[in-house]
Amino acid sequence: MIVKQTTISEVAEKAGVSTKTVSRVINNEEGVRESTAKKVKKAIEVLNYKPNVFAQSLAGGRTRIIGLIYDNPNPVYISEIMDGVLSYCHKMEYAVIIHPCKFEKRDLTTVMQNLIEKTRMKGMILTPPLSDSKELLKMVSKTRMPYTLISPGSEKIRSDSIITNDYESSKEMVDHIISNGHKRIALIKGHPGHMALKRRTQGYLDALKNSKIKVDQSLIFQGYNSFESGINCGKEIMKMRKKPSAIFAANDEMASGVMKVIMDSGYEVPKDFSIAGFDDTPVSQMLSPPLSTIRQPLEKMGELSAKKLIAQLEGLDFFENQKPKSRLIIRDSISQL
Amino acid sequence: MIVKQTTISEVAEKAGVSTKTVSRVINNEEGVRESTAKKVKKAIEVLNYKPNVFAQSLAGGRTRIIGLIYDNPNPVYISEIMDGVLSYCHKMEYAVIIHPCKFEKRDLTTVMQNLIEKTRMKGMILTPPLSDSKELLKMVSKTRMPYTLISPGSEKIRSDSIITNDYESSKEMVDHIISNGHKRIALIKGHPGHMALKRRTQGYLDALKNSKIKVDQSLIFQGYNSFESGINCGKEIMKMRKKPSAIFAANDEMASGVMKVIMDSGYEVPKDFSIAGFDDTPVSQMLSPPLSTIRQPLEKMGELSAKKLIAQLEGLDFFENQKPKSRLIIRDSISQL
DNA sequence: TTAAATAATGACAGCGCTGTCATATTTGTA
DNA sequence: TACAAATATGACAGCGCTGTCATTATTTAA
Repeated sequence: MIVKQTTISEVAEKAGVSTKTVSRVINNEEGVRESTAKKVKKAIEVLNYKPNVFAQSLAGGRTRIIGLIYDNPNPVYISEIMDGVLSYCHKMEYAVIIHPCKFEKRDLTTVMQNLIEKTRMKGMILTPPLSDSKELLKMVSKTRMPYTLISPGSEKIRSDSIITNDYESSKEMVDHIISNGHKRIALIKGHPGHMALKRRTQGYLDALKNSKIKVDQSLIFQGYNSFESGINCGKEIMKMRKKPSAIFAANDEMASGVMKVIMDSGYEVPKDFSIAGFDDTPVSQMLSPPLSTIRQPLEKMGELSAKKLIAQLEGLDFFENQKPKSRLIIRDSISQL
Repeated sequence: MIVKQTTISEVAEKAGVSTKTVSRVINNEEGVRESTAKKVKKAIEVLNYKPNVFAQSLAGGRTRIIGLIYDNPNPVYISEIMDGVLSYCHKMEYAVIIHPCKFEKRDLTTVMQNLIEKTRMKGMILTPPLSDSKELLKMVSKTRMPYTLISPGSEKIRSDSIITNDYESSKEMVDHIISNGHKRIALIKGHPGHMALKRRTQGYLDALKNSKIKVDQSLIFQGYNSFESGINCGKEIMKMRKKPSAIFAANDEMASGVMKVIMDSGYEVPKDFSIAGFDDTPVSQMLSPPLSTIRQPLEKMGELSAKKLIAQLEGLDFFENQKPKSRLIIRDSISQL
């Protein structure tokens, strides 16, 4: 910007008060007479004054900056979370430092520490699988910086984490499959490093149990969240003599992989195999047949994570004790047996 | 952060020089003796000193902040662009304000102006279709703030915009389809507001022309970039008496839509219809059959846009005069006729 | 009506850095 | 060796704001 920006003292002069009083009005401090505040607000409006955040930070030590840290799992996932975080932070006038990073990296902790020190961020939102990195959490805790965790492994509802009903909705999906007459239901598990996905496994297990279906370990496959790993699991399934009639994958990518193998093997979905995924990524509706899946309220979760974090930062105690709810999206990939 | 950060004067004291000299070293200003610089660097290292960006901005007036503004077209698209922008900016120690917004919004210009003033960003990267918003560009130009445009409508290679060979690769794709014996090739055009997609149309047109195939207007359909619009175009195609044998869509979403309709109508791809898309979004490889498409070097483009912008900001003149190249990804959706 | 208590406002230093310009140091030249 | 020119360094103000604490205006109580 070449244009000079108006400063607090110009506002003060215009309003006929001291800069400190203007400062009070800006920051909603109490102890300003209504009439004075009105004068000041008027002057701010007329002069189109915008506080200089750098000066504010420098003088007050309070910087309105938080970080959103992710380990690029799925662009769609992050993008929705980000939308929620950004819109809330924008409203609250917080700046967000977006930082993709590599989970496996050895020096992740050091890199993050540097980032924190350099940017002077005051809080941090961690997405999975970062939200389960013991090492990272330890380091962040040590700085005493507040953070919120999105979908950490732990089931507990805590003020510093956002979890959804992954467990319940997985169970619901498997129940749905069972109610369609399926008994041999395979599971493609998620990446073992992603704790949150374990809840989906548990949902599968408990649904079977409730319906008195014995868990058959040969029907449980280890996937790694990717399309390719879905393909590999699909191939294994195709090799079985006694194949399942339905397959529940812990995410849509893996479900797509399985589906591809099935179709390439000359079978039909859902005639020969029923399939369900998780996440409702755009691909799930583009497939033929479109995939039954589960939609998480990602944007909401992003918003909530920012809300909790900012509440901590401002010393408010905001404790939303209900989980944002995922919901089943039933499309055409599950047949009545 | 609770921890106190080291300041420039502590470094100065440790190194036995003035703060100004430390400042000189930090900013790579000339006129510092090698030996002095070494002492200072040592002290910085030992004390793990990180300059306070707020103080720097306030004192120097130079803020290292740029904005990445987008109108959420496709999460995957943005996410790759963002990766490129962020990694380069991180390296150059620039902060990036990510700002999604709505293209159609009436007050877009005002909102952006406020954003600029509030954040004090010094430059801006605009993605399509924002990069073609006359209104917005006019406002930005008026502030004299440098910007770079990703895939604007204009073909010209300019120092402030990044374009790829959309035209050439579309042509190449259509050539490829033609070389497989197809003569009746339909086109699903992109959203009319997205100028860059017009180049794809032109590629189609010229490929036909070169091969002496007469352009049949009834084979050209207006899509709107979405899966749904692909479905609509697909339905129209299915209604034709004299159907095309191949369909080229200006993006993968629309191609998927068309493909779905084809398969739902009982036809097979590529046996009955060949299809090609554009963008190589994840969905394209998950489809059965996987889609032949075109991959743009999005991350590279993001990086380049940041590079050009920062070059402008620092008064360097960086002029990359070659376009980052897209390339054909040939999978199984096109048959030999 | 007046003093004490309370509320509203202001003066001023200082946050950590960089710009300007003065001063010290080194180098080159005769 | 002396002195000008060139180079390196430092002193200090000030960027725009907020914290602290002093001062002034208003309300309350006696």
